[in-house]
Amino acid sequence: MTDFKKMVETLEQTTEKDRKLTPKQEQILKAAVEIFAEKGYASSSTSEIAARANVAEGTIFRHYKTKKELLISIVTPFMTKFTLPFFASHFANKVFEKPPEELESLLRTLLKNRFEFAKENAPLLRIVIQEMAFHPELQEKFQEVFLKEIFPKFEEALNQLKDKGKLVEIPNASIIRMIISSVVGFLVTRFIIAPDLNWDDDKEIDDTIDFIMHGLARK
Amino acid sequence: MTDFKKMVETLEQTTEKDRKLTPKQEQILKAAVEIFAEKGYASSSTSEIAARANVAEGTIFRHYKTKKELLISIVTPFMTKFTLPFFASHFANKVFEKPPEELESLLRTLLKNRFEFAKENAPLLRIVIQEMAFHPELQEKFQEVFLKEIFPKFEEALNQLKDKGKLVEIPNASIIRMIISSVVGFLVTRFIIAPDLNWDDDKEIDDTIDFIMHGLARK
DNA sequence: CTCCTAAGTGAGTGATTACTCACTTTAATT
DNA sequence: AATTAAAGTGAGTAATCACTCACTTAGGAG
Repeated sequence: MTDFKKMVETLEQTTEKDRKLTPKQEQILKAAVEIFAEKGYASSSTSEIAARANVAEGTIFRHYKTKKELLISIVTPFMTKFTLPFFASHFANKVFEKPPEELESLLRTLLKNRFEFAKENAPLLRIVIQEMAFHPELQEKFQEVFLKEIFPKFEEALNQLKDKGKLVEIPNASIIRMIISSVVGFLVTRFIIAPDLNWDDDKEIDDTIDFIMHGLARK
Repeated sequence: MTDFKKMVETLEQTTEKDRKLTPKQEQILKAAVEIFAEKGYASSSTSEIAARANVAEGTIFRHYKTKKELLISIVTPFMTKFTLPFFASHFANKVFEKPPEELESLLRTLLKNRFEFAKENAPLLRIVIQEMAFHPELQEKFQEVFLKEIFPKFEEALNQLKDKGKLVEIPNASIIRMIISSVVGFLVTRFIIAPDLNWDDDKEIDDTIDFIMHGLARK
C-alpha cells in the first residue's frame, strides 16, 4: 500500500476495523449509537445494547475490549469525518486564502454542507456533545483535530481580514468563539433541543451567517 | 403568613426545605454538587457522595427519597434563582418597556449580573447543562420558567424594536436563539471548557454584546 | 474432507449499585 | 428527669453492572 493511500485511509478511518464489519458488528454499532444517544453513555448497559442488536452480550466484548472502547470507536470516526472538509486542500485554499469578499459565501457553503452531515448523523452529534465533558480521550481527539489543525488556519485567515480592515479588532479567540457559538447553537437547537419543529433550514442557515457577518464586520 | 410573603418565598425557594438545613444536609448538598459536576449524575454513586460529605449513606436517603430527588433539589433552585432577575418587575420594565436605545446597556448590565452569578455557581451551571438532556423533570422546569415566562416577554420587546425599524426582520425565535447561543457559548467556554485561561471578563462581555447588537441591527 | 482461525454464544462472576431498616443519638419540650 | 420526634447510622439486600471463559459454529485454505 502506498503511503498516500495509507494517509487517506487514516483520515477517513476506513482501515480494517471500519471497512470489513461483520453484520453483527454493524448491528452492535447501530444499537449502541441509538442507546448512547437516548440515555447517555453512563446510563447505557451493554446487556441492553446486545439485546437491541440481537446479539449475545459476549459478542460485544469479542470486538470491543471495553464499553468505553465501543464509545470511542463510535465517536472518533464521526469527529474526523465531520472535520474532513477543513483539511481538503482545495477547500482550505478557498476559505482561507481567497479574498475576504468570498468568505461569506464560503462559510455559507461550508455550513450548509456540514449541516447536511449533522442532519444525517444527529444521534452521533448528540453523543459527542453529551460525552465530551466526561471523557478525556474524546477531549484529546478534539484538541488534536480542532485546536491543532483548524484553529490555526482560521486564525491566519482572521488576521488577513483584520489587516484589510474588514473585521472587528477583538481577539481571534473571541471571534472564533462567537462563530462557533452561533453555529453550534443552531445545530444543537435544530437537532437536539427542538428537532420536531417545522424548520426552514436554508433560511435559518442564511440568517445565522448574516448574523455572524454583521456581528463581526468592522464598524 | 401573608400571601405576598408566600409568593416571594416560592420564588426564592426559601421554604422549609431550603431554609432550615441540617449541617449534615448542607454537607451532602455540597458534596453532591461537586461530584455531580465532576463525573455526571449517572456516574456518581451515593456512597461516594456520603463519603465526601462525611456522612453515613443512610443519611442521604433520610432527606432525599431517591438519588434523582437529590439532583432535582439541587438543580431547580439554581434555575429559578438564575432567572429571578427577569421576573423582578422593575427590571422587566426597564428591559422590556423602555425605549430601545437602552436595550444595549441593559442587556450589558443583565449579562454582567448573571455572569457573576454563573461565576459563583459554575459547578451548578455545569450540572444543569449536562443533565438537562437526560431528565424530563428538568426540561419541564426549564420550560415552565423560560418558555412560559421569559420567552413571551422577550418576544414582545423584540416586536416593539422591529416596529421601530431597529431590528432585523427575521423570526423572533431565531433572534432569541442567536442571543442565547452567544451568551451561553460565552458562559460555557468561560466556565466549562476553558475556565483556567486568563480571561478579561469585562471585555469579553462587552465584545459579546457588541457582536449581538451589530449582528441583529437593521441594515 | 481436514484444519484452523475468527466469530459468536450465554451462563457465570465478583464488584458495585441505590435503597432499606432496625437501631442509636441528639436536642428540644414538658 | 422523662418523653418524644427527628436526625443519623451502617450492616444488609436484591438487582444490575461490565466483563470472562469454556465452548460451539462458520467458512475459507490446503
